[in-house]
Amino acid sequence: MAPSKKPKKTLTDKEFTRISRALAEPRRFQMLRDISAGEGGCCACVDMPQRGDVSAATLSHHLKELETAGLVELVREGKYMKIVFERDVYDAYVARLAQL
Amino acid sequence: MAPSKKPKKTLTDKEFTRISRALAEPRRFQMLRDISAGEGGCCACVDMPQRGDVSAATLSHHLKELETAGLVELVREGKYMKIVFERDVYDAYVARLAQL
DNA sequence: CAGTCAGTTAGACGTTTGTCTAACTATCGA
DNA sequence: TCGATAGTTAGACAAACGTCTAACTGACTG
Repeated sequence: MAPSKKPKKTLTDKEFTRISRALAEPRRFQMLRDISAGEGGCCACVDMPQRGDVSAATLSHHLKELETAGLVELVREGKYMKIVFERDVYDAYVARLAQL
Repeated sequence: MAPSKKPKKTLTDKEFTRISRALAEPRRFQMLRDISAGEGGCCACVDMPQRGDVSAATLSHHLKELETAGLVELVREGKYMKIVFERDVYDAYVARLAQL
């Protein structure tokens, strides 16, 4: 079968809450915005526009938070980190919000 | 001029963040869900399904948080409180999320 | 008016969260 | 192999948050 797409139609309540919390931090939302803007996967904490504002540790922490929420996938790529936006998860979240 | 509708197309960053935070608390989101379900304006802290779970004070606090975020309007109606869901604000929020 | 019922305010308390520094791991290039 | 660069982990700390109880305000009702 085609391995192309995970449907991920529905989020559990726990996932939903995690995403809400992840998005509730302005810096994190901004990061996600930047990530989603970079087409095939944005690269590296250090290259993120926010850098300079916060320490690498903080950035790393936020990134992990986004990952835990499932909004992002972090892929080690040699020395750097590839950050992949999980649009299906995000869309599922927005869709659920829109239901209300 | 017609006083019927506030357009409220755009949210400031501050408003956006406030709403995100308001929604990030599961109890609060559930409250909003209940409120939006009750057609012409849900009535009273005490009548909310959540009652029993949390104290009146906590409920009041959450309600005010929703109000501060602009998601809800609280109208004193004699002894009771009418809670009006501000759908235009909510929709503006979701729309902004969807833009990403 | 006195009592009751709906909701708010104030203050306290423990938990979670965002941030930092410092020390660590891992990868690449000279 | 050594040093630099990218990122993580651990631990500390202050600020924000959710919750409670207790005391208050305000409105209806006997």
